[in-house]
Amino acid sequence: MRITTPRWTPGNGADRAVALEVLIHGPLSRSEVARRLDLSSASLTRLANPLLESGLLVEAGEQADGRVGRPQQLLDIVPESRRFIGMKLMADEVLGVTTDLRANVKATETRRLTATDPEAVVAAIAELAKSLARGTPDITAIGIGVGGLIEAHGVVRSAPFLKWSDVSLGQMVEAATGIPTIIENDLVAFTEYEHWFGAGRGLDRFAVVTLGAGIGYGLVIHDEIVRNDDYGIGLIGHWPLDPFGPVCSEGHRGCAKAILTDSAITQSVSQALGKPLTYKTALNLAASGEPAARRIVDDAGRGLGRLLAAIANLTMPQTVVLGGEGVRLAAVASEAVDAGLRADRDPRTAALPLTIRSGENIEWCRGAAVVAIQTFVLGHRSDEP
Amino acid sequence: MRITTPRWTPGNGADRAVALEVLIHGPLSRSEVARRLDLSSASLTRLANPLLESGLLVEAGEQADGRVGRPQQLLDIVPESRRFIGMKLMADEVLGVTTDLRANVKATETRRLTATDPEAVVAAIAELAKSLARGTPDITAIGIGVGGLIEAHGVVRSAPFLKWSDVSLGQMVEAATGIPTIIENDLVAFTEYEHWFGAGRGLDRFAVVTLGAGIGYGLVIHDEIVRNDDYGIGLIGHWPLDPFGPVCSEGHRGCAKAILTDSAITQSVSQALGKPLTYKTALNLAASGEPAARRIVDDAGRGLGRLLAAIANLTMPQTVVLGGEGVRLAAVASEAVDAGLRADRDPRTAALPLTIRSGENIEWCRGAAVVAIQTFVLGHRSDEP
DNA sequence: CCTAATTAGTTCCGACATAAAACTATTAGG
DNA sequence: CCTAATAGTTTTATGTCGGAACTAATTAGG
Repeated sequence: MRITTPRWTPGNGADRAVALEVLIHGPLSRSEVARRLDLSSASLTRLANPLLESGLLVEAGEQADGRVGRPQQLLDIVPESRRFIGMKLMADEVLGVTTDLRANVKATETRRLTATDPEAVVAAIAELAKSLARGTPDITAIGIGVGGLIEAHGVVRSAPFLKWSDVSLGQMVEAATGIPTIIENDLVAFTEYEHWFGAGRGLDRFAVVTLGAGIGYGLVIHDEIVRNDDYGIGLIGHWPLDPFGPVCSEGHRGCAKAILTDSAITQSVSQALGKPLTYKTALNLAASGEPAARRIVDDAGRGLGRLLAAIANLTMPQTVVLGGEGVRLAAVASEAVDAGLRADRDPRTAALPLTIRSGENIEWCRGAAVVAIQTFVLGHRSDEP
Repeated sequence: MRITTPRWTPGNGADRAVALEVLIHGPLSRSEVARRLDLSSASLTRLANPLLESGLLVEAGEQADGRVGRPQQLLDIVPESRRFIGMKLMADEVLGVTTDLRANVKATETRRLTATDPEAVVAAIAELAKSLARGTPDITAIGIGVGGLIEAHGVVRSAPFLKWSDVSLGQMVEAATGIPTIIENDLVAFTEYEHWFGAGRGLDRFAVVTLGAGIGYGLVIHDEIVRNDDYGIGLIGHWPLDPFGPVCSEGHRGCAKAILTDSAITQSVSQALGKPLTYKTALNLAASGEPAARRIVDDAGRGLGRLLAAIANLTMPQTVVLGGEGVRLAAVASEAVDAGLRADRDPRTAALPLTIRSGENIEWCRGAAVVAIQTFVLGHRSDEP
């Protein structure tokens, strides 16, 4: 039995477009929405009223700008009207959050995984979902981000970090929780958060790069995420960044994995200083000026800059968002990042604005929640067009 | 005074969508068009009839497949119903073609440029247009591809090869010829040909790389060309491809310009063999197995492969089209191209289909004609949304 | 304080595009 | 020849849209 996602708006298209515009672009007046959607003001009256009556939209005060004429009545959604769960599935734990319609995090919880077989993981997910659902209004949908190849209908084709292949995770979680569940690649989820509610909101083109155990990449062009069948394999992990850099486990010299990942940096600095260190300590040493750590971290920063230059040259993004648990590298080595970025770009090109995220793990969960929100709001699962 | 482009279809949107679908995707039955555009068969009857009456569409026979049921009546446009001119503006000559509505080339002519000041160039363009227009039906519009930064309204902001900046080329040509004229970046034009009538027809994502005096790059994602304000500067000319390669004029070691351009290859082979050669001879020597030429050309091929890998990794294209006057490199060094492509891609990714064009200069003109066709068919200039 | 100008939003109504339903047309296959 | 299947047309009802005329609420300026 398939648990179906409830639909947001009753209508066909235009009313949904109005609701979507207000959801994503915040409180907007009817006239502003009309302009954005290329509709008449008459149409906006017609479309907004049922949405107001249904309680999805509210009038949220007046626009207090000093222009002449009747002031605008701002329309806004009621973000609290719906709750979603977003989860990030990792090798040894599941992290979950509840959010509202705008992906604002309301609560956070985790469950450790004692085993990685699908049944045990689903049990942990269901328990976490049940616990998160306590004390909040009904959960509309669950989104789960998984690193790996995700197929339509919630099937995990391949997730090496769990040693999974062809697991119907979506169906299993729906069966265990009774709540509609969307499974999505973790980077797609992260990118969709930025797309709808983050640094990419309202932009036509942007890219996402995450640093951590691996190097992640996401791309939105023409206001739509770019993906192919290979998405989730790891497109840029073995990107060559430094012809004289260290060698990765698969024999690539100076590839992204060999110089940009947490473990690569930690290992290089530990080796240089002759003692085991954590990633955090390695970056602290570099920040405080320890020469060997500084050099290794700067090399990594330069590599990151060159990766960003490649992305900028080939995809022409309006901004790039940097995230992931290892993102502090971008701050500690920001000058090296800039240097690498400039080295591989034409000096006449416009500067590339960067947005640096905190690197906290709940950012992945928020992304997963956005995938659930999108499914609900758009009326169809993102993997089923 | 502004010369306006005539409009293709009288209607508002749906009829244009039908005409466009038939133009691009060849003869289609009403039912097929209805499926593609998500319309009812009733709507298709309604929409197709005026287009048939206006002479833009014709019924082009029946679909002779052995299925049960009434056979499909194929709709097709009459490509001969309109003529366009496409031109490629080069440093010392202008190359022009006439085409039909599907960008099939009907005639070709050139004019040498004796000077590069705008007035002299416009005079040559007008003369060429007049000559091309003789003996064909009325020209609907002219498209001109120019290497450099092109602004809206036919203004060439910067075209170094002519030493131009801020030239209102479109207006000048319209004034001289009386024919609506569209100015576009040459790579955008080349890419739009592939998009509508070439290897990218019907695809969601593809890239274009041209080899020659410079290295060109074009990208279509989600069925729309990707461009930003910097488009035309040369995004990938100084891309680093070989850390041990030769140095370009601006001091980059092993950049695309230093190893992939015609002149770089010609120069390297000439130097290695101690005698001046042409590009063609250099490639011939490599093809016939001359060791030094073979090595240089293979290095270039490997560099090209790595460039293609970068594009594939970051933009996930369904195919890449290779063109430009130096494109024979891709054929002569095809094994090296494959090797470079494999080296920088995850082995699990699907193979990247390549389309290799002939490299003739009229391919650029055909692209320029497509820009004119698009302006006419879509009812607005591509640079004026 | 009063009026004109301006902008926001509503109501009413006609224009038009759409699809559903019932129809005709043309084929394959028994 | 009859039936099923598919293509395409005609008729008609529905619903969405925007234009026009309206009300509402404000500022600017005398």
